[in-house]
Amino acid sequence: MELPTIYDPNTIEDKWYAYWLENGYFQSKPDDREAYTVVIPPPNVTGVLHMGHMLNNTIQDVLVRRARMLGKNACWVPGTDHASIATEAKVVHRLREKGIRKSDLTRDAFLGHAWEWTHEHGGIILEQLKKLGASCDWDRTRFTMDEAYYDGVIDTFIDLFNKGLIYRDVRMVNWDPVALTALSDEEVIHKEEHGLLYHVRYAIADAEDEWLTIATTRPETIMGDTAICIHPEDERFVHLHGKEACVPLIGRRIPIVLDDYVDREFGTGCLKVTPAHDVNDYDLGKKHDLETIDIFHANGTLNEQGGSYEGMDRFDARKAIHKDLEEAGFLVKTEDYTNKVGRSERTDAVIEPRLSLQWFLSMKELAQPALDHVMDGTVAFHPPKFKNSYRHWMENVKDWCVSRQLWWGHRIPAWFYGEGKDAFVVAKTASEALDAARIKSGRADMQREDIRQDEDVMDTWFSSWLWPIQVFDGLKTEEEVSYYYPTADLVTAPEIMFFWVARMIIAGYEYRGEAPFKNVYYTGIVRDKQGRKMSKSLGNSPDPIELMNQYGADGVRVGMLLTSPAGNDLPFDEKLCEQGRNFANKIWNAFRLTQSWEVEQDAAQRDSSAQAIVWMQNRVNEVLMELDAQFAEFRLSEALMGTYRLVWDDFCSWYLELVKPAYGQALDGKTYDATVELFESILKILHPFMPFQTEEIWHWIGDRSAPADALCIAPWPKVGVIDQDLLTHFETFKQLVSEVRNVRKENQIPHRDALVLHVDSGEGYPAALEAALIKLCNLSSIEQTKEKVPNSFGFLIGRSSFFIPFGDAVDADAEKEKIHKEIQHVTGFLKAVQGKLSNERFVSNAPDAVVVMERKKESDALSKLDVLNAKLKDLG
RNA sequence: GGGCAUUUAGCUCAGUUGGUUAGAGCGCUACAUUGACAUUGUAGAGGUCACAGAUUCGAAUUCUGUAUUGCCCA
Repeated sequence: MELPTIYDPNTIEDKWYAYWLENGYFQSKPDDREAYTVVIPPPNVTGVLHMGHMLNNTIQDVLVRRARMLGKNACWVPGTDHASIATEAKVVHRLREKGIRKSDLTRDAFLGHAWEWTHEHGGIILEQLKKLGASCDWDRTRFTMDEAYYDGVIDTFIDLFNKGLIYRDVRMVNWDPVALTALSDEEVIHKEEHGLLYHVRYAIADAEDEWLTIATTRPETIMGDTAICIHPEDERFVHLHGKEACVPLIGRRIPIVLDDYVDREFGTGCLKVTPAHDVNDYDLGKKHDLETIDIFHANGTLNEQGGSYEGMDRFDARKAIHKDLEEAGFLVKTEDYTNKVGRSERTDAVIEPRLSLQWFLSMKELAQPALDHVMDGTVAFHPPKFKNSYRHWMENVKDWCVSRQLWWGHRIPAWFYGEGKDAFVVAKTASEALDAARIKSGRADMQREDIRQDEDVMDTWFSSWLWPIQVFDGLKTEEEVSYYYPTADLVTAPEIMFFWVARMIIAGYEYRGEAPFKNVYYTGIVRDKQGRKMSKSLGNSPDPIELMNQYGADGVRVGMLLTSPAGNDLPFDEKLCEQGRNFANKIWNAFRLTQSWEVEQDAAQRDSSAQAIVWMQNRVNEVLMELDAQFAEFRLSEALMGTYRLVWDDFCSWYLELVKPAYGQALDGKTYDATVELFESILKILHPFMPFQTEEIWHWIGDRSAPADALCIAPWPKVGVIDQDLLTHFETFKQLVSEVRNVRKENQIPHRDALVLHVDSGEGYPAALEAALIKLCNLSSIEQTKEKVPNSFGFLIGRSSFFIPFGDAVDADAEKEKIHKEIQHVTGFLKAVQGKLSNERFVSNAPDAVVVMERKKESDALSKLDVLNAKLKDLG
């Protein structure tokens, strides 16, 4: 057997993933075991894996693999989201490249193209998840537009409508005048842009040469003005209460209304109100019962309400009106101004707030249980700080606009039979709709062609809010949902806490009567070294697939997890993957070392080996216990770091060095078996983090040819009894070894020259580890002494003194220098302690235990100083 | 503008109810290297815990204010 010195992940990762799939380890069926369910946050069906997915899914895989080893029935459900806007935009773009416009196609023809695109690109991302090792039950893969899923979404809409919670109303949407569709808030990018603030004066009606001046960034909308608003307590404008003003250029009379919404400090303190073209103005309009005048066409040109500007583009109209206002003496001044402008993510067009009829879900009542049960911890947030913003959002929850002017998605099951606002019915099929419409309208002769279905689809989130239920067909059958629901942990980004997490909790209570998951782990945002969010447009995101090719999937997994405490951003650096790869290499070489040993089954075990084994077993137990606590709190990077140090420091640097036979010598069978056993425990602990490599070594280290022997389904190690004293002694032992190494190094005594160590042992001296000490320090003997040994290097650890007699050459000055330095350190320490102890208020107020501790510190330091001073004297 | 966070070593972060002269990983520096591993080993340096007050015998930790950076909402 030839094992390469460098671990090469590429040759083995695909092999093991195929093996896992072939043996169905990731498949889950309901049984007697406790279920551990995770539903994947479904990525966009046509998306490709980016670093955010890499992080998110690595975390899920770690949790799922650990649960599987803990004996739970682990079920990780994968799937994709139809992502209505993003996908439709991509399809429209592709059609345009072929010279086809969406408006030239029928709905069915367009959907044909969309499905074609979905089948072509859909699922790429799922294949990529396999590369990182994701242990999903692939037989359960779901898509939000699958027939059964689609059905459930439609049923939900109808159900909520029948409950009186869905209604139709006018609302201001983010309108993209280029794409001719409404956009959701998250598709609008707000950026600061330079513009002008126009100060325009309006004449007061029925008064002579009396004016008020407003400040606006959008003079082109003055044709839509239907009021002026001032602050009710603004003393500058008391005389205007109850009056009217005239719109410049056209002279139309509008009321002056009072509202404390107005910011008195901003501009002139007077606000023009254009209810049709600004969200805040719209609210003011509703509040004060103002007229709404829409002056734009859908494409952003002015309509017949725009008077002489009719047909002009909104930005041309702005210039024209600027000129006209100036010429007519209405423009007081302009000033440079920077404000936030919303632009469409897709077309970069400036968003126009626009009024339109939309479908809404009434939220207040639905949200209550979802709010209560997060606040009382039924659903636990990790980290809990996110509860604050969750509460804030839920307490002020607004009705949810669930319609989108798109074709790709779940079509709204509403059917119109006339022009009136209420001339519609909600029904699953055309024939049901026709029946209902005949009744509602009283027109028994109504025909199929007299009704037409709403063209719009639902917001994507209106399907994904059912995800934890619908992946188990839970709206229709109890068969699986009653076993797997509620799921255990949800791992997602805080950005979608409102869009998705909150709404899933709402749907969970509405349709299952309980929350969809017990824990929500919020990951951070992956950023580059400069702290910028990774994005395609910036081109600062490495391709996870390439990273995995370079560093191995295990290496990248470790790299990502090393620096990602829950809820904190993750400043990504390729160096981290390098660290992960180096770790994998370290493990590989530890394995190679054990394989290189010649084992003599019946040889006597060295005392040092026996000591090392007991200690290492205790360390493993200690880490296992820590891991339980860390996983319970989702402190994954700490869990990984603890494991990392267990392997690198404890196992490789201390344990293996202690048991390693001298060159050319054999190892006894007892130690070898114990080492293999320890190695196997370590592989189990590592497996959730580094599944591929651990599975590989697991199969080398023992005969695991039967499918039932795979590591990924091996039982998690049980925590044994922990001997705390032993662990403490070993820490002292480590210090001791370190001191001896220092003496060797500072005096250039090579390791091969054996030394004699004299010990004046005190409390805490690790006598039981002497054999280990002899081995690691290459001592010829350890001599007990009660006096200081002349002509020797010395050091103190705890209450024990150690001496190593000089050899031939000694640098007395260097030794003195070292002792001086230590005396300085101890004196400083003593001063601080004595300062406390001489403070009467400390002695009388502090708890006894603390005072006793301080006294002990004092006496330790004093005796240490005695020894050091004596040594100094000794050196002359 | 409102709300919520953040600030500890060069970098990324721990630091549980106040009680060792504040820890880890990476990086850095020096030295080492025929026998697992240079994707390595041994050792070392490095911090006024953002700032200013307050409470306390005692504050990185609690309180107040200021600054900083970031997120969410408007």
